[in-house]
Amino acid sequence: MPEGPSLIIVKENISPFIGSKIIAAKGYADIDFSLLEQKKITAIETWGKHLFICLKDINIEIHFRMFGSYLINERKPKINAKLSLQFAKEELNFYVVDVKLIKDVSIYDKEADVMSEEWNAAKAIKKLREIPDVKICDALLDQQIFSGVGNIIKNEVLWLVKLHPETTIKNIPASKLKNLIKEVVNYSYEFLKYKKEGTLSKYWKAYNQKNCSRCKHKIVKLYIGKGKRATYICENCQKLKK
DNA sequence: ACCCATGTTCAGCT
DNA sequence: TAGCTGAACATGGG
Repeated sequence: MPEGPSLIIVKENISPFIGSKIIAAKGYADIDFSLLEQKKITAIETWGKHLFICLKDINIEIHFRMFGSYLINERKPKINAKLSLQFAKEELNFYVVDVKLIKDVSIYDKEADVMSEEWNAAKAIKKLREIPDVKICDALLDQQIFSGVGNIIKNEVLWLVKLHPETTIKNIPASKLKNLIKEVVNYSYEFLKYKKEGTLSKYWKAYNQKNCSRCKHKIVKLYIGKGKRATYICENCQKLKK
């Protein structure tokens, strides 16, 4: 479910609720549900992997983490909703998500969101240059720099630009870094397109793959970087250069 | 049945 | 104190 492009789909799917009034709000989220009741949804927004359901004076922030899901006018038979919004005739249910109420959505910098029209590539490069010793695999997952990028996008983009995940930022030439950032955004939109088609996994070049489609070399799976996340590389195409 | 996963935070340790 | 590790969250697919 996660990664930025998937959140764009969520936003599109629940946008028809803009203008609808919440009649009742319930669930096991640790929030004051009464703050949501009798309020109209004014906007649906996203920031990276975060979803915002905006109301007058208050916003619901939802993060799907690894296993989060949602249903429109349907309920899961076995598990309770963390948050359930009841409208006159419809309902919106969220499962296994983090829910928070926040006053102001603008604390999130849209210029750091790879799926935003306000995405600012120059700003991302500036942030990267400030952390020269950080490995690129970790920087790509840094939500303050690349909000919305997850482990799949990380793996695919590193393969596309033939960069070893453990390359430190200071060892990446300017032109390569620029290209990398371009590919992050480009692949994220490809991800969105494929996800909508239901064909995402068909287009993976590194993530979960056995062989490199460029050179036929074996793809290896490593657990590297700060979070020891699964990282797939072609050792032939993505050699570590100092 | 078992293992793994598109994520993140936090407790507890060195 | 900083940095690392593992747990926790809890579901679903292969």
